[in-house]
Amino acid sequence: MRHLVRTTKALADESRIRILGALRENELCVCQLIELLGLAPSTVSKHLSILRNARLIDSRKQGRWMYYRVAGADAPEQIAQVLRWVFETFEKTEQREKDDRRLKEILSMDPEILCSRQPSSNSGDAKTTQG
Amino acid sequence: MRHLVRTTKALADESRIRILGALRENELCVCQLIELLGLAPSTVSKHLSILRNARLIDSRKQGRWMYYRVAGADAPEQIAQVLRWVFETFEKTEQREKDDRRLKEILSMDPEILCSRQPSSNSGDAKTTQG
DNA sequence: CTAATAATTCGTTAATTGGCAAAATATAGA
DNA sequence: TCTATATTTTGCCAATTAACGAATTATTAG
Repeated sequence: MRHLVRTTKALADESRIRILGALRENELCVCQLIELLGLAPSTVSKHLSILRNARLIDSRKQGRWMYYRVAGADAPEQIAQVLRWVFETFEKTEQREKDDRRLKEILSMDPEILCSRQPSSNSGDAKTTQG
Repeated sequence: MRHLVRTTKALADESRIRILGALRENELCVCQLIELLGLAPSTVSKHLSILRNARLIDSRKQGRWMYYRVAGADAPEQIAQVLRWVFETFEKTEQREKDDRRLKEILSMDPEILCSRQPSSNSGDAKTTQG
């Protein structure tokens, strides 16, 4: 029961639904999600920890960046099932269209430029989800 | 999006999950749910209105009693899908076993006796959900 | 009509939650 | 080591929410 309620509470917030929608087809780093949602880094981080606690997303650390993705094949069927529902339902919303367009822009930028306009000494590596 | 969030918020509460679980196989009146949950009538009524606003349950008035049931065949597939998930997930919890046992007791009482220990002038009519 | 009663609405309170900024943590690069 | 920076944690405030009791509404019985 605790698990079930943790899951439903994690889903009971618009920003978190949008995060799941954005992660559906892309592994994203926190700064990309910050850009998409227009929220403070600490706020986005909190949302991500709630989603991760509910086992709805997984994370992977690479250097200074933290990459998040939707829970994969290792996730229990219970989680996979509710994720399918979320995706199918969110799919039909206007918000998802907006987020999709914005996400395309965000993905077309180099993450390094997006995150902090770092002087980009050599941008030839660590490409993530582009092309 | 508003619909989606209204649905997830409605599901983000233990009492409301338990109500859905109880209604899964029985149409119940408010006083039966009050007895099951051990909450104040006003609290249970509020939970029911939240579930109904989210279209997860339907209601039917019969005399002084209000009967609630899970949204049926007329419900959009989106609702049916998330209800299936809730039922399958709640099914496996201990809470559901407890509620199931308690519900059996509650259903074995006359609703009239349950609701207010009415002196039962003639209890020979208005039987509802009793074999 | 009047009394009784099932349920809902209203008003209040305590707990939870979402938001931000600032501090802390962890990593990369000089 | 020291600086820069991506993320998380902490502390605080405002908004939301779950809970209750009291008042209200709707219905039945007399």
